[in-house]
Amino acid sequence: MSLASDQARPGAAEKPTLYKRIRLDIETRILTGEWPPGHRIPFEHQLMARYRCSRMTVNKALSELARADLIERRRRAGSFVRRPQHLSAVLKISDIRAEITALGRSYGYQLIDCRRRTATAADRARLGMSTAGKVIAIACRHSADNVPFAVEDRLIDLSTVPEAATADFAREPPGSWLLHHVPWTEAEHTISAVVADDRTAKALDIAVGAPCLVIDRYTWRSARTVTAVRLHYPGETHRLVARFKGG
Amino acid sequence: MSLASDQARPGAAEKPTLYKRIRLDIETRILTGEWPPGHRIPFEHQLMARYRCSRMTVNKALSELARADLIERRRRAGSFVRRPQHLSAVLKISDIRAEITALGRSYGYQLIDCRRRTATAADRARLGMSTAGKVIAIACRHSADNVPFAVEDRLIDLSTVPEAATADFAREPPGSWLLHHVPWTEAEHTISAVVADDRTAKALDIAVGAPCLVIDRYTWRSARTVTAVRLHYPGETHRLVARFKGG
DNA sequence: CACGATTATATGTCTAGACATATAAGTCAA
DNA sequence: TTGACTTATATGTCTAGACATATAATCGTG
Repeated sequence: MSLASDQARPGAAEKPTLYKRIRLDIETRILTGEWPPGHRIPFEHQLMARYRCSRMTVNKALSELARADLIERRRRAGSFVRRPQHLSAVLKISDIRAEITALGRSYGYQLIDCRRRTATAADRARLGMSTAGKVIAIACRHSADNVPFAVEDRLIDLSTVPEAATADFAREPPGSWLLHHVPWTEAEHTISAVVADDRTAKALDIAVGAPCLVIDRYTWRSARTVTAVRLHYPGETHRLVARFKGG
Repeated sequence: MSLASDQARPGAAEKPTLYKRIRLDIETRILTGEWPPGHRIPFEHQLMARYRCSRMTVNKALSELARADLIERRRRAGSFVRRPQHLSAVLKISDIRAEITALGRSYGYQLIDCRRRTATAADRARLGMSTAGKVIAIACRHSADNVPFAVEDRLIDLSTVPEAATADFAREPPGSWLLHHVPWTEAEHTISAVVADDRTAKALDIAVGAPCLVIDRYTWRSARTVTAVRLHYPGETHRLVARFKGG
């Protein structure tokens, strides 16, 4: 949840509602260090008096701050500024097509290979399938302004996503198709670095031995694996950026 | 904000409060796909009737779902399930010492170089300093079970953090010191991949040309840069893992 | 002094109302 | 048909109460 981002336009200067003002006041005091970690925030009834409002209004402001982990609330004891959180960033790993077009570059897509098959032992291991079943294996490439941007190596579990059998992955990238057709409940990313092997180097048009950023993503839908994908990015030109706020 | 994580222990089976039950009910329907993106959620007064409670209770549940971007609320129109978000992960990039000890490995730290100097042009560019000033430049290494884990190359702006002048970075890693002494309000991470140069290879005890994961982190405190740090991890052994839930 | 029982209190949740406000939908005139 | 005006309605915020509950602080006892 991103706090302090309710105001759409800074110039508007419209009066925020009272509970938002209370929340922002407290948030500001915490972020500037005026109220350091451990500091006890005024009790609800004190804030009621200060802002001349009912307890529910104060409570709403404090509840949201607590939900954002900026403060900790303890019955009978009061509300306290939390210690600075573990650095944690909201790393936005968007759909690649969206990412490229958002950069104002032209998106290109080439399907390298797409085959439907009964899951091999390796496929089953990768997808965590307990039983036999069909999968789709896809290799494809994304490019921005006709420059290779990433190569993708994906497996889709058809027993979880039978609709994928009818999708045309020559036209639409599998990531985009899945994003729009399959609700997902959980995912895991693993980011690592490797040097390009022969096949990857050729697909990305870089030298063998050049660094690559690798993202492995597994996506589940209520305990069933939807898809496993590995993306190679040319490491010297691509960057993952995570911007965030913290306490 | 992570939803659906209020229950501490599944075995406890204590009755959740009503608004949490409402929130969970709706969240479940969305995540299972029973209510697909675009679906209109029952109006507040309908939910009032279904759960036999007041509007404020329903409103609290829906407000939290809206704040978590699972639903979108529009006056007069109702509340709607939002399209699956762009994948976005909470990437926890902890303090390295905490990270290593959390893995149950022994943490080691070696200060390679630490010097205080008037900011050079390069320093000023890296920290975004507009005026002259003093900085601390630190090079150090973190290890886990006596195996090199990461090398760190850091710059601290002393005009933003004068207290850092008195810290003993031979004893305490600068990341840990800063985390505990300086409140920060914003940061930016950039993740990329490179191949190890001579100096990095030596420090990490890997081969020149081996892949490295690089994390650049800039930390600000209300528009003033606190510190800029670059971390090199051996790319084939280190992994950044981001696990998350989505809609 | 140590430890258990009691009490006071701040938060957690909830109610049954209220008015404000944005806007979808309907109405009517050009 | 189109545009401007009106209206109905769902959400947004707020109030002044209520009881529940966890727990810090106090008190009493051995």
